[in-house]
Order: sequence, then structure tokens, then C-alpha cells
Amino acid sequence: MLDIKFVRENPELVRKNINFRGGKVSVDDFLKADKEHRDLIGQVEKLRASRNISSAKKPNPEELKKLRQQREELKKLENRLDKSEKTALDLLSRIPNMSSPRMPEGNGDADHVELAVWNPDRKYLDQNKLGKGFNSAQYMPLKDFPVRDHVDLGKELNIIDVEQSAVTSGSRFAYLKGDAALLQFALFELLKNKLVQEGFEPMIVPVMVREQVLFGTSHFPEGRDQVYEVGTQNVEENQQLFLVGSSEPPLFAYYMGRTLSEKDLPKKFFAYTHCFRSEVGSWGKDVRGLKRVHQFDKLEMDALTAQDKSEEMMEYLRSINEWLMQQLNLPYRVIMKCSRDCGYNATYLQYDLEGWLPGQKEFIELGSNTDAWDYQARRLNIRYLDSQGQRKYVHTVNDTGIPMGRMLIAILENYQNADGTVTVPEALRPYMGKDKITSRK
RNA sequence: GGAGAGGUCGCAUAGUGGUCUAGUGCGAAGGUCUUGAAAACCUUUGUGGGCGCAAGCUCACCGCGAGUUCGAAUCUCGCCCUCUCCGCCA
Repeated sequence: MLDIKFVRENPELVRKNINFRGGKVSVDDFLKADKEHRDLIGQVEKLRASRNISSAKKPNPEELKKLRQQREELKKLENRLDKSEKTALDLLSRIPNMSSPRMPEGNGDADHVELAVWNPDRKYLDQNKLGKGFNSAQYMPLKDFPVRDHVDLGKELNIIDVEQSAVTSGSRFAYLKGDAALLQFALFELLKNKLVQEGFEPMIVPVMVREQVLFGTSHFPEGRDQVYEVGTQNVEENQQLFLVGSSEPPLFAYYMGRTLSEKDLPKKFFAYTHCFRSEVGSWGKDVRGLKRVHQFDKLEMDALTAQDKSEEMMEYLRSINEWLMQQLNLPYRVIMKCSRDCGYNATYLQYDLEGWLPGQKEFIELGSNTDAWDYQARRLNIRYLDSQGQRKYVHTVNDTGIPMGRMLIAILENYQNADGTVTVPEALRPYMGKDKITSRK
């Protein structure tokens, strides 16, 4: 969340930014609750101070009577204090992050700014051509035969089964078999090796976490309906656990409450986890195949940086995204997301990586690269001591890395051949042990 | 699932209702001494919030949350975590 003092001192800037981002929370409501809270703090502390003085020594019976009365008064005030604090904090936590000056204003697809467009044959598109009104899809490669989508292809090759998953689990699940499963492992190997070489720390993390963790990364309160709650029956008493939709919450929460040293920054790490998403609100949309499922696997890259270093980190993560796509020889673009479609409240600036699908003739989102500035760090209370001994909040940057299911879609559609086989991308062959996926019925 | 032990300032430990404004040791920072260092000695040493231009004043924090009390690290209840043992188990 934002620095409470910043909001008090710059209500106009914050209001403008909420509007820019299409938020609904009212700054005035917050300021009012905050003022009430601070007034109550003053009253409560005055009472506590006088009590502390009176109780320092054993009071006489007459004083006791007075003090008993005072206690009741204090209790009432303290109740009001708690309530006002919760109200103010709840409102504050719903205010979106301030936005990068680079973030374009807009509502959706037409308003994102293209940063790079690449295809395997012609490489980068001239930067000067990018911009509003340019249709980069026309630059992307097409097939000269009827293209099957990943669901048909997966069925023909007997490597993706969404019929049996419908029986076992319902809609929005999939079985990956044989070469599809091997492809996923190969993708993991390719990026994992690169990240280890780049000095990222490999992590295996809990995928069931407490509310506090999801609040910390600002997936709560606003994104709560996207998250699965675990029933309490087989869980420790009074524990409400949630299935994560991303490894970002448990990864960042690993450093929750800690003060790091500036010389330990940046910290780069990655995790490979299942991700669970309810997808309420998108019922009926993208229901086919692997595109939007309740459970998928992800290799995610995250980083903690010193202040003023997160933008650099974001570019670095983007360079890894692009390295991966170029290793795989997949056509893609990188876009800068616009103000009313830039992920969640924590976003300071967001890039999306989109792969090209020659069958659908459209781009598919393959990942988000988000600079959250100090927004998550403040909630998670992750700080560092700078070289002057000043305590500061770190900046957090997170990047999807590889969303396995969707990357499979991109590979299957781009690498299919007219005869129904799929060529294995060269970079994955060492891990696949073959160069072609053929039907194995 | 059952039984027991424990959780106090960076670390280690003391503290079982009011000089606890949490003591002591270690560590760390500064200083004295020294050619330099070590040792010794002296001083300092947490986090967060509110008020204030500031100096400063004040509140909260002893795993977490409730409660008892004029007053809680200390008493009561609930919970969490760690360790040991039994049971079950990949």
C-alpha cells in the first residue's frame, strides 16, 4: 500500500492517480477515517498516560474508585480506536499504487504501448514503426496450411486430454501426457539452467498460505474471489488457508518482516509451483483447452531490489523473457500495459509478453513483468539498511517466467507441420531427446 | 490423534503482580590509552505510531489474541510455533 503520510500530504495526486487507474476508493473517505483515528489516538494516549502515572504507586481507596471509572472510559475509547484503525487501513489498502510516468492512459488492448515486436525470420521490427494505430499482427508469420489449435492437435497426437479431466475434475482442467508433459519438463530445464547461471536462487515454496501473505502482495482484498479457500476440516484449528494463484506471494513472504542489508540486494529467486485460480468472472470465456485453467504450472522469477533499482530489474527480467522467446524461436511482442488494465493494485508499471498464435491470428498473453515499487514491501514489511544506515523499504519486481500451459499452446501452434506432426524447438531437443512429436495412437 | 518441555531487546540468559523506564553477558558503534593493534576502561545501542518547526513529550510492543486488575513479561483462557516421545504415514 501507499505510505500513509504520502496520502495525507498529497491527496490531490492520489485522487488523480486513482482516477487514472480507474479505481473506485475515495481519498476523502480515507482522510476522514484517518483523521478520526488520529483524534482517538490522542484521547486514548492521554488517558493511558494519566493511568500510568496514577498506577505507578499503590493508589488509596478513593483513587481506586476514580481509576475504575477511568478504566471503563478507556475501554470504550479503545474499542472505537480499533474500529477506526481498521476502517482507515482497509480504505488505504484499497488505494492503488502510484503509477510510473511512463504508464500510458487507457482502458484496454487498444491503449497498450508496444515496446518490441519480434519474429524468427525478420527479427526485431523497426522501433519507429511501433506505436498507436500500427497493427503489428501483420508483421507476424502465418502458416500456408490450415492450422489446428492446440486442443485438436493435442488430441490427434494423444498428448492433451481435456475430456477425461472434465470427468475427474470438471471444466478448465487438462491432462498432459507423453510429449506434452516432456515439453513442459524441457521448458523448465531450459529456463531453470539459465536462471541458475544468472545467479537466481531456486526455491520450492508452500502453495497453501495464510491470508496475511495474500494481503501482503495485494492479491487481497481486491482479488479475493480469484482465490480458492481450503476447507478447515482437515486443517489445524482456526487456520484458514488459501491456494496460491502464483508463487509470488509465498516467495516474497519468505522475507516478510525482515530487514536486509543493502549489500545483499538485489535478491533474485525463482520458483516452480502449481497455480490455482477460480476464474470467476471469466465464466464462458476462453473455456477451450489450456488457455485459462483452474490449475497450471509456472516457473516464476521474482526480485527484491534497493529503491531506484526496480526499473533496472524490470528491464533485466524482460531481457530474460526475450532471451527465452528467441531461444524458442517464437514470434512475440512486449507491450507496456495501460492505466486501467495493468494488473492489480500493486502495479507501478507492467509489461506483458505476448506470443503470436498463427492459427487464431492473435497474440496470447504469456506473462507479466511488474514493478510494484515499495507497495508490496510496505505491506509485507520487507526493508533494508542502506549504506548510510537508513532503513528503507525494498522494491519488489515479479515476472511470470513461463506459464507452462500457455507456452505449450504457443509452441504447438507455431511448430506444427502440415502433416500433423510438431517439430520440437531446437533449444528443447537436448531435454526432449527427440526432434519431432508424432501421433502415438 | 495422545503426552511432556519451551517461546523475553541482534545472540545468550535473568525476571512469577508495582523501583521492569525489561537487568546481566556477548556482539556492534564511538571514545580514552597505544607507533599500530589487542587488552582494559568509559559511553552508546530495538521497532512502530501520535503530537511538535525543533529540542522534545507521549503511547504501544516480552510468540499471537482475548480476559482479570487501579496496575500484567509475570495471573486466567484460547490459539500459533519449536523441541522430545508415542501413534499414523509418502
